Amino acid sequence: MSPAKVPARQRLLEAADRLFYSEGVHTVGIDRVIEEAGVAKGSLFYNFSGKDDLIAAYLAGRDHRRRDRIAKFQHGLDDPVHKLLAIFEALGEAVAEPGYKGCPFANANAEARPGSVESAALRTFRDWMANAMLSLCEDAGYAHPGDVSARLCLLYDGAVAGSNLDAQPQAVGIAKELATMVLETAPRR
Amino acid sequence: MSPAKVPARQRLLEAADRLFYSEGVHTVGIDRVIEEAGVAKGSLFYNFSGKDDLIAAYLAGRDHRRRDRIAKFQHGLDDPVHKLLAIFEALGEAVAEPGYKGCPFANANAEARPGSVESAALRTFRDWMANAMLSLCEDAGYAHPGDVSARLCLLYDGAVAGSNLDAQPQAVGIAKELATMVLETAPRR
DNA sequence: GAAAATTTAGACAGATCTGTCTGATATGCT
DNA sequence: AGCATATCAGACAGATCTGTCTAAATTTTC
Repeated sequence: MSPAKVPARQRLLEAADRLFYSEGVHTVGIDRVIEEAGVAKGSLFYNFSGKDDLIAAYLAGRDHRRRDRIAKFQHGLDDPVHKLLAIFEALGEAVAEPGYKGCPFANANAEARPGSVESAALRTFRDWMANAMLSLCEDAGYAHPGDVSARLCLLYDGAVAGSNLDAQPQAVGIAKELATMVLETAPRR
Repeated sequence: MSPAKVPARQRLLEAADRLFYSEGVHTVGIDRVIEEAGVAKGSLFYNFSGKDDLIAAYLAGRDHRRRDRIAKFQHGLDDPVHKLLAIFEALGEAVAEPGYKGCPFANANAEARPGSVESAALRTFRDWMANAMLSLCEDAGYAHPGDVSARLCLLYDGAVAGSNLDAQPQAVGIAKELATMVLETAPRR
């Protein structure tokens, strides 16, 4: 029967995702990861070039899943304003998951050396998000799309921080409400 | 003559402040701190019980200076609404300093174990800030002071994140502008 | 079924980090 | 002067962490 044997690489990624996100990429050593994954140490270095590579893969997975989640909430919507608000709804789903600990990229970057894989992953995600918001604001026909998207980004970040640092359950709702106000009052071309 | 010999404890705190803030409390070892401070290793353990104690002292200093800075910007103001906005002006001064890297408490906490000195310091500061904003909102006579202060806190956090993660120089200005809007439109008792 | 790819268990090297200890020396107080 | 306090320089112990290596077993692929 053998219950569908999961490859070592996947088990490592799942364990790394749990441990790195909940306790930090620095505080968790590879010994804990391989123990949680139930995998031999050699398999880690067979599948990844080292711990940095595993960290990069963990962050890439987070990046991918976050984009997927946002796409899911935007699916079927036409109005760019609705698509912008859907980003906040996606965040609402994320912070409601048990063990939410804030932005994995910001957390990993908080104690990372410049030029590390952590800071590269942070840049990738932040730039993608800023760009996504900006082009939706352009599509919506705002007179100053950069100003509007900067406000939305600030509200998004504030909601992440409040949900994480204060376990404030209303934070996302507040951010979405303020975002709605911004989107309704900003001048259009 | 001897140029006013600075005690080892103070030099250690100054070096720890620079290194811990710019590179992280985990990534910087005590050897780097004592080297930067120009102090013998024994002096560190003579003045502090261990690295955790040094970290706690570093965070306590940051806490103290932040409260001082806010008090400085609030000095002479009577109107609680002006005092609330002064918090954002204080943040504007902080993010303009070279080497700004975001909230030292959030950064240190990002990779800290629960129950650590880092998370205790984070809680102390967050609770103080939330309380300060709340009581000012009460003084201002808002019908729902908790709602108003939650919005201001979110804007504050968003400005910190944008200034740090994106080096967005306008973030604090945007937050203050949105805070003004919140304070002007919120219903008063 | 043979060859290639993957996984295992664990010992080991090498680096790093916190903290201790010793013994000499500086400084400050009275 | 004398005594407690503070500092210095550096060796050392003990823990931890990343990464390597070996040799065998298992799984996949063709």
